[in-house]
Amino acid sequence: MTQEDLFKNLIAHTKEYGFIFPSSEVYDGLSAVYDYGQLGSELKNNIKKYWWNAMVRLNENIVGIDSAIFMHPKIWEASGHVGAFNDPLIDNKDSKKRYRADVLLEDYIAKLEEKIHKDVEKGKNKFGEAFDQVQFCATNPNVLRNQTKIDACRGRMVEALNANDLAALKQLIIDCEIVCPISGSKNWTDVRQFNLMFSTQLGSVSDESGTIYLRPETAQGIFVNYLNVQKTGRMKIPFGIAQIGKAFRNEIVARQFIFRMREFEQMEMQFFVRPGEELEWFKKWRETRLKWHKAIGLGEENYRYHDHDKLAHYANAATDIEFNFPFGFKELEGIHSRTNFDLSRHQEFSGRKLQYFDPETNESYVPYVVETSVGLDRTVLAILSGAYKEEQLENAEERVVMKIHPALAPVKLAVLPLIKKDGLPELAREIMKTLKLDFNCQYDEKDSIGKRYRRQDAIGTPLCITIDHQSLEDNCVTLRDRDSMAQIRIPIAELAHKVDEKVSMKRLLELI
RNA sequence: GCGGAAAUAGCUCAGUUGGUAGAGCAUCAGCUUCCCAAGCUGAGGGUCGCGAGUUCGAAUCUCGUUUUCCGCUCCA
Repeated sequence: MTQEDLFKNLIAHTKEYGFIFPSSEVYDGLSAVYDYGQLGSELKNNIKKYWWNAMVRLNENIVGIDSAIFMHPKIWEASGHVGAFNDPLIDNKDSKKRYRADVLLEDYIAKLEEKIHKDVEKGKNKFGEAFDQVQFCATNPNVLRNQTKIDACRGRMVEALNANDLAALKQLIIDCEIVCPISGSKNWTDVRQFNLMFSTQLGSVSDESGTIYLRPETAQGIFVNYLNVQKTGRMKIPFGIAQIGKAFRNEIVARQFIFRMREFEQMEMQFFVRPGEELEWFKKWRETRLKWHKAIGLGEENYRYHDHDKLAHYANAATDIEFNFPFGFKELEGIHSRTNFDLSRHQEFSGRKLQYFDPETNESYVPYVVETSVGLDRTVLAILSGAYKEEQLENAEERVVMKIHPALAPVKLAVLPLIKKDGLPELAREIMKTLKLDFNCQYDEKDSIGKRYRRQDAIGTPLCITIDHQSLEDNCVTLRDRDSMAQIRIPIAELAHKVDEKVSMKRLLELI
């Protein structure tokens, strides 16, 4: 079976058993938006708990917050999102290629500059020692013409970009007679604006001043609370602030199931350090975070680092942790050394001092930041795709089993009376009653026992206990393991302990 | 956003030149069943993605539209 088929089967499986549904399905769905069903939300909650415990509970110097999705609009100016994510785009109708309008114009200017440069070189060769570049540029007609074009183009472009005048940008592209590098044609669409941020109105009256954005990342909620947390939590550098929450990006194309959604959830931690020590901490978190992923048990070979060569405007080091999804290795988590960019910018834009007085060095400084940012939905997808197995059994039968780590599995155990009479259901209910306080249990008495085992395999339940006639006499039940399908007989009194041993989150946390 | 393909029951699909919407599995109820699904009986569930048009009559033909998948494109 190809990876593609397997992925299709997985998507169908997650829908069929209640992990993930397309959003608003009765209204034909909503593009690139998905809902978590009864099992998906359990799984997601378990992942959150695993992350939160690993970050906040295991580290004395990391605390968690939960900031609002709505934030002051100036935050997105300070962070660079308003400037950097308003790209004017234009399509060539013949080649079907899309370009950034400003990049097309910059390329055009670069070409003209190249021409001037060539003319200057020619001049140098011609006049030798007597060559005066300033004089040459001021008199040579070719150079003058090109320079005039450059100045005009640049002037109009800056004006149009500042005024957000898309029609003027298009007119400029037409006037400059820019052709598509692929098709060579001038057959352009209108320039359109793609803003990656969703906006809405604060207050019931809509006017320009009330426009606010749904946050495109959770990080800024941490940065603007840096001072609050540091002061009230008496935090000493180095320390971290963690947060799990939703973020929103109006992607042009969002696809590949829950890999790229317009509404998604991040698990982020910003770690504040002394300037100059950031790369050391970057290295440390890079390793720690990979361990966290590998502990989930989807196979170490399915993870790899991808170090960035091209860095974002705020970073001085960046790595992705990639996972081998059914559609190839793709980013699961980003670890970025963000320098003091964010806090400095907020200091500048807010006029508040966002510094730390370091009692060890007697210095005040804006802390440097190392960020770890995992996609929660991507982690769900990694687990679902990594755990989904279509197994061939010895008796030539097939079973679909989700080998989700027991600590993360949505349902921890199923309680199954072998048959639904002779007092077996009653005893099963009694056992269920005590266990459901500690574990997410499912009770099932419908169909043959084998069928019920397969049903539990299909949703990744690590343990099943079966109550038979003998149980009524010796107070023992059968404990059946999902992965090995092996069965052992144990006293009812030992059940809670035995199950806890298997499904406890401790087993995961100890590996980090 | 562009190009290609698809959409019929929860799932997988059938449905003849246009003539009353079907199967298997799943679900539910009852029976059966002493440890790895698909034994018996019965039941529920579909305005065939949605909207127009052609026609006496449309799941079927035409147009539009939505969603999904694949390939481009985009992705601090």
